[in-house]
Amino acid sequence: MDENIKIEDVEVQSPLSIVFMGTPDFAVPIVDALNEKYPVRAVVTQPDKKVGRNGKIAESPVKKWAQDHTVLVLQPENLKEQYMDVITLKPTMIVTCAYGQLVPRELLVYPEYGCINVHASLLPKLRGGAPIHRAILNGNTKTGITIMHMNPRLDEGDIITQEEIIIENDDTASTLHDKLSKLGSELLVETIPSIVDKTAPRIEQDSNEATYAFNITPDDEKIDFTKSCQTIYNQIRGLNSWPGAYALFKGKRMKIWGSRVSYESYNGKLNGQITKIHHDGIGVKCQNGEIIITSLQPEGKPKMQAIDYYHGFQDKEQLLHSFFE
RNA sequence: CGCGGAAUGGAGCAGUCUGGUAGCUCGUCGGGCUCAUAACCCGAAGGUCGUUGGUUCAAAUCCAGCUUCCGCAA
Repeated sequence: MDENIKIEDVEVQSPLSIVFMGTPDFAVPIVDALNEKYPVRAVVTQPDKKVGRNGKIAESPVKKWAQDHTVLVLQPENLKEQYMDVITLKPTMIVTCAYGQLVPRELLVYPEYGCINVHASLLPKLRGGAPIHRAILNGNTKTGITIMHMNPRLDEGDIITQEEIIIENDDTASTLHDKLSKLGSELLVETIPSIVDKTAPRIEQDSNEATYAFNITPDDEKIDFTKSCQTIYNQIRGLNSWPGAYALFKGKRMKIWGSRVSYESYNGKLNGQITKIHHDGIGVKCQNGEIIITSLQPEGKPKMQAIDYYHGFQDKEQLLHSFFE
């Protein structure tokens, strides 16, 4: 028994030559956990791009991780045309997680143990680029991690294993992101042995059940106060800490970072109008109650408590008649 | 050189245009009222106004440089 395990361990580890493909923060704990047990030969990540105010160049979090661990970094502009560099490494397994480019067919068929993807939803639900945000925006109460084989179509490959996680009512995209990232790294490491010894299941996705998690667009960020307070609450936490929900206030953009709901009705008020100042925030009328903004950020200012914003206001009487739109 | 906003006691702001040693809403500390308070009343502490230099009798305020923070765009 013991001997068998030892033999398997040797066989599990030695033939694996893993190339990891990923880009954002979400992928860092994944590649890190993977690398602990199964050394990663190289990472493939999105090219450095200009970002921020002064055209500064930003390196992807996965690239930074790789540099810290002296792992080879590849940054093809277009993987579809530049996949030969990966083939040269003779990977026996490719693991991807939020890489940002489709993996071409030529690579999908190359590794002996296949191309494995870690996706932050319970596929076939929430296929696409923003599964964490969309899960909260949709008001879902559970989501999870899927480990899957890849095929040429995005997030449509056969499922190997899944694990559920509860979305708490006070989870934000940020907290859920961290939970899923951790869960994903654990599940991946647990699953790899069964992939290597070819006992891993392949469960075809039921495309009739599929839903899609499209990337967040500016339209998703603007708050509509004719909607229900629960919807707005989900929007605010679902876009925290990136990119943030916003409303227009006095003609300027006001990011809303934190809120709570209240079902108190204010009959004389219109949607978007300030209802009252609470001890912890500013109430705003919406469809079926009020959304109490607890944390916000005016243009050009740092994030602050809504109540502090109120304290700094000169004409507090006039504020009570103001609108968010 | 992508566009723009900002730096003033612990927090959020006003004052800057029209130079004359700083004010508001809170918080903190002390005292009072109250069964009680995220309520009210009285009092106190706390700031070399981001930094460097310039103009001036005098600079938070005008001029120049620097640093840091942030919104948009990509």
